[in-house]
Amino acid sequence: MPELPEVESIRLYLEKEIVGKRIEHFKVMTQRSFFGNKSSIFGKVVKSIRRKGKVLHIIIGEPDIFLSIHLKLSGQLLYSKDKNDSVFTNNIPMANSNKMPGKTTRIIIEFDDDSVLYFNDLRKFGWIKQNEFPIEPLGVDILSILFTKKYLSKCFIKTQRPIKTVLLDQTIIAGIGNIYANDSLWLAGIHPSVKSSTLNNYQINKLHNSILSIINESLQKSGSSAKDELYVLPDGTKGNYQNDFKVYQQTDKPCIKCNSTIVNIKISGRGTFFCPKCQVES
DNA sequence: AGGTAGACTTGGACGC
DNA sequence: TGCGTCCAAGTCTACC
Repeated sequence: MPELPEVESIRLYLEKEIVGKRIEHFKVMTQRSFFGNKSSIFGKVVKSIRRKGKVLHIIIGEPDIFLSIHLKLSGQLLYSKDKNDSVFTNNIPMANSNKMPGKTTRIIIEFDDDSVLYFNDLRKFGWIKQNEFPIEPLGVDILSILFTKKYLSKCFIKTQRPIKTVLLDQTIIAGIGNIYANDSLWLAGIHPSVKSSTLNNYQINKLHNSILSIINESLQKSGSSAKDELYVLPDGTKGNYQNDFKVYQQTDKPCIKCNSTIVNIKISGRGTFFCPKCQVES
């Protein structure tokens, strides 16, 4: 499930491959996956690739047009140098094949050098939105200089919701999903059910450091591609952070810090994993 | 108005 | 085997 490290890994890849290329065709295979006006896309040159939170922006111009992309649960962006022979070294998850386009291909963007970008999305929750401004979450991006301890402190005091739920709120912090919310809280030694407003300064500092540490660790490993997840880089290869999950999907396994058994509960309807010894609710 | 439950979608895992 | 039911995810909408 693409969160900040996965989307940023895709951004870094695409930045090297498609900036400067002209869009020749923009094919929408599944109508519900696209919002906006196709006609303003043809013939435009890719100027830059940006990201905020889990949303990726392909900026084309002139004047600036934003193709904002949200992969939601099952989106994939796959890049091939040859639109007529798009073969990948790995089998693409859920496509049951290493050739594109596939049955989950929703949108195809073809460039002037015959290279191509496929937007795949099994569950059709994801989208590409064309607009004159970026469609993106309100919250502060974790890799932004605005993501400070002070900012967290200001946000956390305002709400009685469980801290885990607040971490997932994209209007506050942009980029954290279920994997990194769970693992960050584990590293900070904070119980996911703790009410946000009750965290003390020491805990907020620790959580701030933990979020940055976990996000950067995953980014270095090009994100995570767990067994039941569809995330791959644009060349079809997997990320590596799934081999280093701290508590996420580690139910009944020993905590790597204290050997206690990792527990799985639900908070606000979402699967939540934690170590009952390292993360005490007090 | 703050907070939460439900809807959306799909394949896989599970129980009978 | 084969059916039905439940589950996971992120975000938006609806409602208390």
